[in-house]
Amino acid sequence: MGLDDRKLAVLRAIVEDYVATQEPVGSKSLVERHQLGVSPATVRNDMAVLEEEGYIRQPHTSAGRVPTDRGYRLFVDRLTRVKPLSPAERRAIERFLVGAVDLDDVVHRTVRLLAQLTRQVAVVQYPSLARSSVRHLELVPISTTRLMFVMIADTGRVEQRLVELPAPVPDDDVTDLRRLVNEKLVGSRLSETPPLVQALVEESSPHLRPAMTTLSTVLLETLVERHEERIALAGTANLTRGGLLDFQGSLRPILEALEEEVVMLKLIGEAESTTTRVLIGDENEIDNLRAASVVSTGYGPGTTALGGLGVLGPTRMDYPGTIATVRAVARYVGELLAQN
Amino acid sequence: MGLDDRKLAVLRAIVEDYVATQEPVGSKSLVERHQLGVSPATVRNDMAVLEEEGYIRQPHTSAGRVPTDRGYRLFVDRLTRVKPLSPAERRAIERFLVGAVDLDDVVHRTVRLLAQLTRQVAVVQYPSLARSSVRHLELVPISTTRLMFVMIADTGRVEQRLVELPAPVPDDDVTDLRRLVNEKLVGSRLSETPPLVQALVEESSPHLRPAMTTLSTVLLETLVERHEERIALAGTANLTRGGLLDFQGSLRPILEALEEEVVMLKLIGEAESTTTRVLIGDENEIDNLRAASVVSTGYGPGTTALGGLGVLGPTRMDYPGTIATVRAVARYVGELLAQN
DNA sequence: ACTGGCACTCGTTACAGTCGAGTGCCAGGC
DNA sequence: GCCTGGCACTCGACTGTAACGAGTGCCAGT
Repeated sequence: MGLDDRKLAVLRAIVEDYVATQEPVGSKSLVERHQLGVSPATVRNDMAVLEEEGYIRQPHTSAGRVPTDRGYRLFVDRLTRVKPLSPAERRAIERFLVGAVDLDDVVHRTVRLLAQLTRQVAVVQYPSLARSSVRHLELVPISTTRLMFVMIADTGRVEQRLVELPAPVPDDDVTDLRRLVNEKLVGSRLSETPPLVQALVEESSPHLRPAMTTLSTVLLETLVERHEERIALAGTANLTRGGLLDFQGSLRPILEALEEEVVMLKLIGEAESTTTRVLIGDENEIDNLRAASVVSTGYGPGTTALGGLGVLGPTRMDYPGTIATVRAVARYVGELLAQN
Repeated sequence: MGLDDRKLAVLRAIVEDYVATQEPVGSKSLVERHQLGVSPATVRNDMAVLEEEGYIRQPHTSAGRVPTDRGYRLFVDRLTRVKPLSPAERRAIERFLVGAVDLDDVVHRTVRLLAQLTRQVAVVQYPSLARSSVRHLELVPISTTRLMFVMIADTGRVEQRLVELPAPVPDDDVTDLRRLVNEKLVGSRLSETPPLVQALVEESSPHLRPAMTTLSTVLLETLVERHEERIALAGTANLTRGGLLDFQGSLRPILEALEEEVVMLKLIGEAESTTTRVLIGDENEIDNLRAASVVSTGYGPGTTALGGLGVLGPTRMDYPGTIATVRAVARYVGELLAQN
């Protein structure tokens, strides 16, 4: 357990070198590149201890050391020095995000920006519907038995759904339905709507009842239960950087996981606040991602998160830089959305 | 030049075997697996001719033959026997597509289905806006100087955009704007709207003029010029099948191309009718995709295409099967959309 | 507690040799 | 004239051996 300062410094040096060179690092090259003030032999002793404690390991007997997931964890928790963004990066962020015309645009620009800056796969969740409130509901008759139902949320999200009515409904009734629904629901958070919707059905006059019942079912189904959450992806090509050494040779499991919206949401969308989370290799609950690390955070106005965003890359990743970038981008996006 | 029937049969056999085994095929194994009725030596002579004509090649001197892009082309053009879908596949298609609740749902299900059936990367274009007509336009006031503008097309597509007004506009005026815009534009094809929009501005009463001008700009910008077209992707994990032999070792260029919507649209979205197109390796204009083949087709009611869909895979691909699947899926989707 | 020295490990590289799938060509047969 | 069996040849894949060297663990000395 006794990890004195020098041993920690050695671990840090190993992580930094390995991340930079992608090659197991030996005692000699370590003392050459870092001013540790001791000889290789001493470093070797420290390494032996670090290995015993499970922070580093040797790929083969006669090779240098490589950090383990546990080693990265210690590095991230205790050895990371904050790395401020370069002015160039700040400028890139601003330039990239100004001029976004709507939510879709903001999300797409953000995810591309994040992928570009971190050179990793970026994931951005659309502002969570559950945490949005209703700004307006619109019902557009498509035919006498079909309605297009459109909801606009205060976060700028627009969701629509086709509603198949049980019986023809005249236009006047649609107007009534629209008024009723808006009166009752506008302003309320989507997570709080179910009882309100229930009340709507019960209070509606008999001739509107069947239509309202169908409408409410669809409403609850679409907006509250089902694919209420959406995400955007970018930078999958970055997975191929660093040859095939990262991700133990196969991109397949990673690509599979990336295609599962549910999985990705679980990964980056759980944050309730704007705290940054780092999941390293094994710590990940998703089997397919055991060889990857994820840096994620919530974004939103202030410290309440509207949604999550983050990046996914090899465990061998520049954690300080990535963390800084993810945070900065999240802050900018939060501000941008607050303006709407 | 002189390619008699047997030589063609040899080429077909080579393509089929190579696609199945992913290994260069030699004369001996060829006569074993196919009833060609001649000896290996004869086949070798035919092969020499085929190679001279550029239809096949040898990876190394002492290896079997592999089809060239040109060979695949000949195979697709003249040697493909129609491969009917298996009942299981038909069932899969139907089961997968019933129960789709709206356009988004249809597109997502389709793209996943296509990826699953062909075991390749699938791309589906949303019904082209240019070929849709306006069903309804909605203006929702967000603040006095901001409108959310929502367009519903007859294909089920819903597009929205935030409009920043030059000066505050009272609710009554918004109602007027909504009525005017709908009166003029509903029913017309989006590709034909520019002059109509122009007329709208010119005919509108003075106090509505500034708002209408802004609105029209945004309208034209969003719906006609810019990212009017959208696509959905699925099955990128399938790129990793067949080891790293396909795509000459690196997925990077492929993944990069897949992320560029513009590129993908060019690839599958150009079809005006429901003809099937096959692009093999080199024939592809996009450099990044020189090692890939694309099978695409238009889909829509009848033979007019609303949009395109297709799959992308290695040149070493089961063309007959893929073509059959792509066509079948396109037909089903076309029918499904026609019902709406 | 650190250091220099030393023997040891083991993956990498180079080289030689064998094996065998596959070829091209040629002489002979239907 | 076209097809076939036979044969010599090519060349990548695989195997075994040897030299190399980066890196280690350990120990005696300061």
